[in-house]
Amino acid sequence: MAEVKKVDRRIQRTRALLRDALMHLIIHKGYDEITIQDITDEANVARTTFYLHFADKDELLFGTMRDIYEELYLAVGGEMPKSFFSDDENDCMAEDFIHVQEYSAFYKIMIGERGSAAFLARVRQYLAEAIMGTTLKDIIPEGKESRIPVEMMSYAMAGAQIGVIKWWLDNDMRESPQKISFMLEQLMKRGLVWGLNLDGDKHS
Amino acid sequence: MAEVKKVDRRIQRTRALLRDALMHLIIHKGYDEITIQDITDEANVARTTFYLHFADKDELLFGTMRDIYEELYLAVGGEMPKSFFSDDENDCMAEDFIHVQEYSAFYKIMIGERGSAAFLARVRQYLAEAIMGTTLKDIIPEGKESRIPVEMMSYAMAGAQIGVIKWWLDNDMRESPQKISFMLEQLMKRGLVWGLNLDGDKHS
DNA sequence: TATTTAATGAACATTGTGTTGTGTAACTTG
DNA sequence: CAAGTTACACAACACAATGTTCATTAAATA
Repeated sequence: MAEVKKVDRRIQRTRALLRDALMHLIIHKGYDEITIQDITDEANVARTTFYLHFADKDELLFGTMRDIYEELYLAVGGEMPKSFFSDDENDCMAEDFIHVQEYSAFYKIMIGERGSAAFLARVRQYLAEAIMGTTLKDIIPEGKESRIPVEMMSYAMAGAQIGVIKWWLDNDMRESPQKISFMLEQLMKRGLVWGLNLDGDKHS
Repeated sequence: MAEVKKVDRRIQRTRALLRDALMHLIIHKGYDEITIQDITDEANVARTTFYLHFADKDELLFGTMRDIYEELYLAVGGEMPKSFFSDDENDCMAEDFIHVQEYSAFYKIMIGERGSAAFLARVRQYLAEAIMGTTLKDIIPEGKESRIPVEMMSYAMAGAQIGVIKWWLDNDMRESPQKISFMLEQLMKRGLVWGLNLDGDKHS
């Protein structure tokens, strides 16, 4: 079933140009500084054309996000969970860091002072939900009560991941994606083992 | 030595009005939407007056931050560390959450989609440095090599704290500042014990 | 090829920015 | 309290960016 592809070529082309222009400008000017004029100049389309496709800058950004994360989602093979309590080598969190590495210049700006609050908030929520809906769901103990709300831990882990990504990028990604993801995973694991009460009451 | 207080009353008054107006508007419109006009209208001063004190909106925000954190710093009694590996009751991380609670409406916006990337980036860095410079400095093991770079852990912990704050605020602060800070502290502790190699190689 | 439709470019009203200058009111200092 | 200083108000301005309209041109589709 070959997807009905009735999207006009001109539309695809224009949108791609706008996306690329946005990515380029974010890296060079920071998100806030960018004007619609800048984007259309960089993309080499008329300014009015922009409004045929997007209401504002944020809408273009979120469209771009969607494209990027579809790409990431496919890279993970449609599966997000795995790993964590399996000593699997090719764990999926490494995929996250490989993805970040690929778009490092973009993320370096977007997570920093010149980024977008809306973007970061969405990434945080996306990560928290991914952690909660997949990683955690499979390892919640049966009989035992969780010491800490699962949702709270998800947000803590999501925030930790963002913090580590920021640090990693600011240090020019000296560690490999595999190593950095392993370290983060271990940090999280220790917290989770306790939070989910998996260690059999060894500590108070 | 009574601080030479030669700051014109009118200046203090105007700046306070602008600060209050900003805080109020952030809560009601989100940071991005606010214009200088909005601020001066709300503060009931002339628009030109704004530029006598600040170059732009961000400068006012950062000035406001400085005031707020001076207040917080004093609340902690000039000391940031303590706690963590002491089972002290009135630990200092609880002070953070009490502070967040006091300004909850403000933080709820500023950490979310309608907040400011610059603000959040600074808070993250501030937290990371506080954790690294005080909390961690005292508990780094002597002979042992840290399993994970201390800086990286600081950023992970700072991110985790921000994530938890976000979750806590979105859930209308159902837990007390003491309880939430205790839970976060325990989560962090487990990760740190392992990361700093304090547990004597119990796990790989 | 005929038809549809996306993109262009010019024009326009609107809003926000940042600066300048003059007069007034309030504050500080002696 | 009086004299001098200076922060503020107000009006005016040039500039930049937004978001919309409309007729024209060019390109894609069927």
